[in-house]
Amino acid sequence: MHLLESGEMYLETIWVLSKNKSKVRAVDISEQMGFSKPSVSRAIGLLKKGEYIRVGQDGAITLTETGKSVAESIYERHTILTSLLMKLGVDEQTAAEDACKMEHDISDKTLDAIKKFIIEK
Amino acid sequence: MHLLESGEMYLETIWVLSKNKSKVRAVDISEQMGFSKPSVSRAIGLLKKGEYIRVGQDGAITLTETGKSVAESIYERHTILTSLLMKLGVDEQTAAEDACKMEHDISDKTLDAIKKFIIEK
DNA sequence: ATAAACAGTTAGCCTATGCTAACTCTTACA
DNA sequence: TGTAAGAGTTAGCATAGGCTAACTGTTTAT
Repeated sequence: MHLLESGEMYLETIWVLSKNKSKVRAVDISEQMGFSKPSVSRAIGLLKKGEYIRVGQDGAITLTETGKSVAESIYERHTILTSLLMKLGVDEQTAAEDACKMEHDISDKTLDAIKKFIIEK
Repeated sequence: MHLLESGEMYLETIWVLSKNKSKVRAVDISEQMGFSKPSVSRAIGLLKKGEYIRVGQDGAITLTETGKSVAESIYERHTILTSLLMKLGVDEQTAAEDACKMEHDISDKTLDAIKKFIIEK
């Protein structure tokens, strides 16, 4: 199962939520992302089928190893891109918003180059 | 009519093609973008309805002022982003590929910040 | 214990945007 | 002049991913 941008966003959201919550449920994702419950329900079903997440009988959503690695990778891109933009003088909010879109687009090569730039400077 | 990423790509392609060709036709766009003729035909129809382009009786496609300004703006983003990535050490091909996706995502604020960085350095 | 609130799912709609098949229309040429 | 190539359009399919309405099932609280 190939992950598209929306799948990546769901995984990243689960990852971020699970840092602050002991239990992540579909409704939490729904509130966080601003999507309807049915939209989230379907997405959850697909991510489960793709073995990116597991859903407990109590509705607790947890990332599998694969899911976690995707989520961490996207989240890393997010923070690296936000740092880059802020280093270039963009305000934090705009940097985060733009990073949120760009994080799905950049290649590993570009990510590495940005990492080096941020460390060096 | 609100333009999405695909509309922006069509306009940018028309803009780039019209630099090298006296006449841009649907089939040229089709070849350039690798999309089928019907896909291009529909896109052209939508861009025409939105008054981003005009289509002559001979099939010649030209950008309206609005269309040109969108196309130039996207193309500028493309070149600025490519420059940025190459400055960070990314190879030209990868830089261009990544820029092609990012160009639709960045805010004006971010674009300005990148421009300044490129000029200064 | 029953009613309300909460969580999740199902069914089905909509838009965007790719596709193929098959059609029309024009132009070129043997 | 008739056939073929080239360009464009129409019809209709598929997928992705939003949505609402309405259902089910579980908790909570009076």
